Amino acid sequence: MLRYILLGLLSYRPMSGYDLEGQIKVSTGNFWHAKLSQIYATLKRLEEEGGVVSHIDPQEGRPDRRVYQIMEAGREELRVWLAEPVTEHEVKKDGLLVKVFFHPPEDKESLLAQLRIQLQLHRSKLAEYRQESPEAIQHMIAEQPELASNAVLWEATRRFGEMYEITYIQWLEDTILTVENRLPSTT
Amino acid sequence: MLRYILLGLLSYRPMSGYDLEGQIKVSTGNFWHAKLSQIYATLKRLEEEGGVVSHIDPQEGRPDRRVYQIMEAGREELRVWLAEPVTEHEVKKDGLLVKVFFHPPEDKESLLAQLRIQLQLHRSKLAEYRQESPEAIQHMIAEQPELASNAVLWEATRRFGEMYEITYIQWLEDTILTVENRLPSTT
DNA sequence: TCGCTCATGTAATGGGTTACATGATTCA
DNA sequence: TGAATCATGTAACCCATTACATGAGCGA
Repeated sequence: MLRYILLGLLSYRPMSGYDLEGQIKVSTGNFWHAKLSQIYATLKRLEEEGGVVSHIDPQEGRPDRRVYQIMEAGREELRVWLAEPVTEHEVKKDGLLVKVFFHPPEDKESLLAQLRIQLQLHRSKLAEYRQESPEAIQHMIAEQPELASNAVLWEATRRFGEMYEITYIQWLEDTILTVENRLPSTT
Repeated sequence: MLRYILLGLLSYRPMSGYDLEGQIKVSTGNFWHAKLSQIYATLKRLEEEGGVVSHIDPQEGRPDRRVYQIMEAGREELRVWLAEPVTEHEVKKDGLLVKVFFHPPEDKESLLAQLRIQLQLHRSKLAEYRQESPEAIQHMIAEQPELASNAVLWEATRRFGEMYEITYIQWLEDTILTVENRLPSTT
């Protein structure tokens, strides 16, 4: 999957591995991310397979950059992948739900403490979707105005994140109430 | 993670690898699942480490079963893990959002077709959360009435799935309208 | 007769994380 | 002075999927 994200971002403009990590953070980062080590390894494989080429961009006072550029073979691979529909329901793994499922019902306070931590995390994530994400989209358009029509779809993925967090927060609030009222008190 | 799910299920009662696969399907399957091969491998490691023990249960006309039982060391490991709060925001990877993000904006119909397929998938998943999942919970309580107070938490995770699917469907409907109206028509 | 359920496992491969290794510049 | 940013990569490991291997019983 990372492979296609790299091809997708390189289809906008040439970039180094380091640049790509930064771009992922402000674009697909909310629904797919990767560590630098994996990005470098995937770029290497992509170049061996002919989807991209790289050249060294010498710099002074800091390490040389290896800048990657997409090739026609890479564009074609991306096009084919994007055209393939997803026909299976994707399971979203969620470690917190595993903890909730198996939590000992008599240990009410420990569970409430965990749900309250989650509430904070998801509230700040929601704020991020409302503040930073729209700015990031504006920034990308400002840098490459020719991508303005892509922004409608970028915005759709941002909106997904926002809706998801609203739902998650709602669920946490509901579940906190349920646990407070429906689980036996040990005190 | 699978490790803790296996410990969690075995804390209810002894089971074989095959049984565990079936249990996962009707319990944590909506937010964490695993293939049989991984279950067998993980049980083997768990036994080597002393969290569980197995014994062979001979059968006629069909293969012998290897039934696993949780040990005190396994219960303790589970207890410790459940008590550790999750303090980082977990990124839910979603391949469909990657496809939406990078979809060529001029290829409107291909995108709409994909979104409509997703709408079907998520609607039938929602129906499942409303019909099969409550039945599965009732079935587990009927088999082990002593777990009735755990069911409050099982129900909370089911409710999460239901809310998630409602949100996903809402987003798909919104996005279909947006794509129809806000992307250029090629016809 | 074909496919499903029951039942166990191993081997190869792929995807991803953590740790290791290096080092200059810049800002608080 | 210490942390963050810029910049690249390798190696070891862990988690998970796919493919392989076996085989009886049962219902459509």
